[in-house]
Amino acid sequence: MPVQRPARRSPAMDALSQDTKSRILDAAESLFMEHGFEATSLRQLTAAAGVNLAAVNYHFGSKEELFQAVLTRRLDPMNQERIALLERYEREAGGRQLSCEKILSAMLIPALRLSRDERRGGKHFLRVLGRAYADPAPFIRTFLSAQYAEMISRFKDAFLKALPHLTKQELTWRLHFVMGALSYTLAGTDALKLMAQVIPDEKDNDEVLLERLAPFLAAGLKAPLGDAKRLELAAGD
Amino acid sequence: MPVQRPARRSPAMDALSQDTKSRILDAAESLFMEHGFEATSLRQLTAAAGVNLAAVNYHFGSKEELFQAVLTRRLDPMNQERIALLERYEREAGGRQLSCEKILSAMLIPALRLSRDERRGGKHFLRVLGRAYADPAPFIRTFLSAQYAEMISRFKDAFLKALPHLTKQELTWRLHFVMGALSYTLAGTDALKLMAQVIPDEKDNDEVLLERLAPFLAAGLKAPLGDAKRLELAAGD
DNA sequence: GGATGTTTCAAACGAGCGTTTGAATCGTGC
DNA sequence: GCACGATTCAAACGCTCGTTTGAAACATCC
Repeated sequence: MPVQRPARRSPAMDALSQDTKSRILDAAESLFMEHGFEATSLRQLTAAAGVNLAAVNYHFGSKEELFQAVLTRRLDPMNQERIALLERYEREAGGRQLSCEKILSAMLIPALRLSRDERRGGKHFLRVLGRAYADPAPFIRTFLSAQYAEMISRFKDAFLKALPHLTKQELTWRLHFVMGALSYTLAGTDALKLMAQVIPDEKDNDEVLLERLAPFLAAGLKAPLGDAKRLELAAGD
Repeated sequence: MPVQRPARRSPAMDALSQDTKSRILDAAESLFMEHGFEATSLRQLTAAAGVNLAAVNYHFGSKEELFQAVLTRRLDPMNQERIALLERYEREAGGRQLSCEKILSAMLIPALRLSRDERRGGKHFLRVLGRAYADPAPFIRTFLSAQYAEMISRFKDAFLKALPHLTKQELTWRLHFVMGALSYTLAGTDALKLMAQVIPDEKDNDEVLLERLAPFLAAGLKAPLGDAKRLELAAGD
């Protein structure tokens, strides 16, 4: 019988296998973005990473655990950064109320920074994340819920104070919409082709994207409560 | 050699195979929603539909063509309905300018009607659609682009007149955000669990959803142009 | 420089995949 | 009641999948 799956790593491991692990993670990030989780095989993944086929199971345990590792590597730090930025804004504001835009910035800026940082996977990771939002696989859903729980609840409190005309429930909906627009736009430059008209040069697209998204979302969040019967269905046949 | 794949159907076919085809489409709609395209096998699909394994390839040609058929069956009529509704609003308004909310209604109401109609798959289909938006597979992307081209361009014209302060380019972005929020929210009641707080009873969830989404999106569309440097990245480390 | 534990490797495992086949069955018109 | 095309069916095809195996290679410390 061979060596057991490593329960905990020895001190000797890092220098060497760090490289293998990172290469797997990088290749996975890129291929999961390009083809999605199910459509990416471990054979093409390990070939792209230049490692042995068995390396994924050895280092991560399974393909699913690899996917979670791909997400955790970037998502956890990004969400921590979001919370830290929000808290810094609150500190800087002294007792004064933060504006809705400012709170929104604390959500968007860390994502924007990540998308600009080639060393951290740049656009690749955010596309993977956007896709993961829409994936029904339970191991993805429960994982994402856990990863987001703290960040979302922290921001919900902040928005609740900045938008006193909203009920807790209405805000939950609107934050849901915010996450939707955010993840969808981050998920796909390719999806942009849904719109016939292509977006011109404009320095870097991903930067411009979030700068345009921010006013849109801020206005949506600040919108007055709808009177719940604006949509008249009876109008039709 | 057996019968060739049917290039065009004979008149005799409908009464019998309509049933088989529909049962396949219904099962596919349901399973694609639950597990996604890649993760649904033809074996579980045909078993759920109560038809023979070979039936999918016989009636649709391939698994990919089945997926496109699942989308077309609902999406094409829905987009036609959107255009028709928009044109009716324009007729009813005489020469007067349509409000942003009214145009938005023409987009949302047909989706809402579909989601309420159990005979047309109800929520199932819209979840499949929401997932398809985020799928990178080329056969899905090109198919959706083609399906949406007419509808999007028609609505872009309408919004452009209703929102004269927006450039064509800015509007393209904002319509992109609208589609994002829409598809994301339609894609997943399950994804709602990303937010810690669950939404209470409130008659039917999918209805309420779009009624809350409408004011949010209208406000976003009407937002003044941002000054493109609201997000200060330098602020950090 | 032998012992020990970690990492890589080529090969194989069993299972499941989408698709194809050719015969059986069905429904209809003559 | 037979012929013929449309449809169903059980079986198989060839292939790829995620994972496991056990030996080889490597690093580290005494």
